[in-house]
Amino acid sequence: MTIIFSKKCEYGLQACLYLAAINTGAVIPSGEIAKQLKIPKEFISKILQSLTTSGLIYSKKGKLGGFSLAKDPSKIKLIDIVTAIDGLQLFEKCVLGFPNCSPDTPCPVHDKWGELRTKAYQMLTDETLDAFTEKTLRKIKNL
Amino acid sequence: MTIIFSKKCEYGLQACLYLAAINTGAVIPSGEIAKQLKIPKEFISKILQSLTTSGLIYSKKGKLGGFSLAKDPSKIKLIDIVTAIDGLQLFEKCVLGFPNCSPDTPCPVHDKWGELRTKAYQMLTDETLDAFTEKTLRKIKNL
DNA sequence: CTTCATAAAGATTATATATTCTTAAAATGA
DNA sequence: TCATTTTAAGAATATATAATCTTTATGAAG
Ligand code: SF4
Ligand code: SF4
Repeated sequence: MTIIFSKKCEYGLQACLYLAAINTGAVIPSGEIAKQLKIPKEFISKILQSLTTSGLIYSKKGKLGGFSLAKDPSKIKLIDIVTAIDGLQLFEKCVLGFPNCSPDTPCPVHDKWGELRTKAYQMLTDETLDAFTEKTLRKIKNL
Repeated sequence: MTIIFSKKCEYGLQACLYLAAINTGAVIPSGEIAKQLKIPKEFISKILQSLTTSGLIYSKKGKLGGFSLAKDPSKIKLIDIVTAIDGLQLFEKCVLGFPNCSPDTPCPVHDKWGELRTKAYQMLTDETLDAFTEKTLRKIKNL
């Protein structure tokens, strides 16, 4: 079940964190990424393709081909990946599903939700991928 | 697109907030609830049926039938409705979609996400439905 | 007892998302 | 040049969620 981000987005984040963590400039074939993250090769391949279009990922076809980050990990934030895959609706829509979100007609949980939303946004914006290396490696090792 | 809660859950929350806000003990036909919230009658009807099974909603068949809260608004929390419809997975699973959530192998955003999750849980647990009356009525009037 | 409005129940359809499959194009190296 | 490995692209399938429809049971009122 989707929690906050779509599966696509979750896997996209995982793959980018992985690529940042191993920290080789080299391209990694989708099969290797899939094996490390224990997810289907075809699926992560498709997701990384779309991130290639967004300019976050570099891909190389053919033998010795694969995927790598298009920029240095210190230049990529989690929010960039979320934006590219799920978009920013999460930070624009009401938790209660009311339409016409505006401070004029606040929904019942407006104040508290607004604050949480801001913090969540910060969480995705504050740090760049290189800050997560250690935890990512430990997490992946224990999958 | 689903944001945090499923559509079912969003509408369930809206309907309960509405029933609490109008604050008549009387049963309200699904058609009236649907009209107020501007959502399909059949859908909200189905959702309220399931909340009836959960014991949050009272329903009465036949002419002059309809739905009402099964308890006093001051006895119902938002989390009760969320639990009944979507369950509590949101507060148990990892934002990044890694399996095996545990403090031993924290995912890269464990600390920050954990804090937000706690606050979100509190937001749904702190107050009872009667606290939202005013804002609910204003919101519904402007739909 | 009959009529009518309603919820209950469950089948059905529609839509979105997730996943897999197939074929083509590219790049490498023999 | 040719065989091989890989991504790209997009079709096809599966699954989950959302929404609607149909039928039945219920209960109130005439
Ligand atoms: S009132 Fe708050 S939670 Fe509701 S729609 Fe507006 S911003 Fe979102
Ligand atoms: S590390 Fe934190 S965010 Fe990740 S699964 Fe565990 S609790 Fe969830």
